[in-house]
Amino acid sequence: MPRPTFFNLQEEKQQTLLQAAKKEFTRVSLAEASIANIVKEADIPRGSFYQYFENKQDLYFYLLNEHLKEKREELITNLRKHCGDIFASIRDLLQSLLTEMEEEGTYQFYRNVFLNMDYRTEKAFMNLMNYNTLDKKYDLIKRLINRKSLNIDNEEELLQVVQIVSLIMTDNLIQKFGKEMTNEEVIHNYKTQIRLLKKGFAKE
Amino acid sequence: MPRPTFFNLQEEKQQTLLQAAKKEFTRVSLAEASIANIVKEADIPRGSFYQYFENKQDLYFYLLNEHLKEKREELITNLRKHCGDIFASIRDLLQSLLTEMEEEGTYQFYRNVFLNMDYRTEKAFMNLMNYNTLDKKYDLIKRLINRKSLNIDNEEELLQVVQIVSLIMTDNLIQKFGKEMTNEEVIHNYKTQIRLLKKGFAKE
DNA sequence: GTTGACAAATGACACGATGTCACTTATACT
DNA sequence: AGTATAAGTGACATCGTGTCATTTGTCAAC
Repeated sequence: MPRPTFFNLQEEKQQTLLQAAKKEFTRVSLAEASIANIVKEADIPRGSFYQYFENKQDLYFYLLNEHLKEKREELITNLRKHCGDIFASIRDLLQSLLTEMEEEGTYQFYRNVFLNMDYRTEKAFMNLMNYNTLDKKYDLIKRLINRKSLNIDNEEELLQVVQIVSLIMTDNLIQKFGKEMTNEEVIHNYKTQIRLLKKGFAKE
Repeated sequence: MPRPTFFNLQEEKQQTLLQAAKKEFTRVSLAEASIANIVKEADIPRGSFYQYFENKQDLYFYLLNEHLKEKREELITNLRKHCGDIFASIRDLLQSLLTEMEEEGTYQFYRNVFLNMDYRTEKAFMNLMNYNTLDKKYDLIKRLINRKSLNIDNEEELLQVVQIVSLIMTDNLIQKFGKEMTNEEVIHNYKTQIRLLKKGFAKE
């Protein structure tokens, strides 16, 4: 997380810095990004950067999580709209991400994110399913998902189902960039995979 | 891939270099690893390193793929043993990886691999399912998997099933290191997930 | 055995990146 | 105004990468 100093900055300066960071992380991946470029673009001295953030990673994950906050809200909306249908809700979220990526800059940004997704990044995406407000941790899953239509016997199985569906969404996005697939191909794959998951892999 | 110069080296020198590399990649992740340490440990000049490999990544992925070659053979054995049962075969492979990791050094090496798994690394693991001999590409899946017991209608679905099962194996390993799970917990999760996959997520 | 051409080895170096720190400037409170 | 505390600043120490001019080794042909 950014240091308190960052949040003490006036909103405008914060935004300038975040914009500069996004520009750099759109150009190249986290590993290749350089703080020099970011501070140059934002027109702040190098020393200041370290007043605001611990390091490059700190800024990167803050930026990513801010992005994902919106997606989390969207997922909640989807779950309400689809009466707790987790498959349709995540399908719509995937579709929304894909649409967002039709814009050149956003495409490159996400490309850099997904092709270099380590554990910490994966966790950020998986946490789409968890909703933190204040100190309490509301579990989206338990509150909104319709379990009636799911073939599960207990909480553990519910958690695993959610884990697998999230995993598949994430993997489809990684595949998109890795194999340069069109949005239609991605959605097609997701649908095929979900159909298989629903009907079960074993015959009979 | 290493440059031809590397393969022209006498076997012993190749091994020394690979051992030094493995030591470094066991100490830290690919991103943090330094060529300086590797050449120091292997006692070769820096310039020589670049005669043998394009860069750090080149060496890393060569090393990783050499490791995975053995695992690929093991998977084939498993498929034969389990009469083409993909779920049991991958379960045994996972178990074998977990057992291998009980050794301190191996644990750290894989920890660095899995917690920093980008697209290229994921692909290396997914390619466990593909078998390259000479110029021909044999598809393990099509040759050895028993499709009779699988609830699939065409080639595409078969491919997706394999994709998902591999993905789940890989994710379980990432989770192991991310959440510091015991081998028993990992296997338990895998089994729960496979049980769910087999019976299907949708009720009725 | 000498020569010449080509492959390999070598390490100094240019370049660029990170994180720190001593110092300056701003802010706020008495 | 005076002082304590927070923020701003940029030069610098340190480390890492990849290159390149130069040296060394190999081997076939004469």
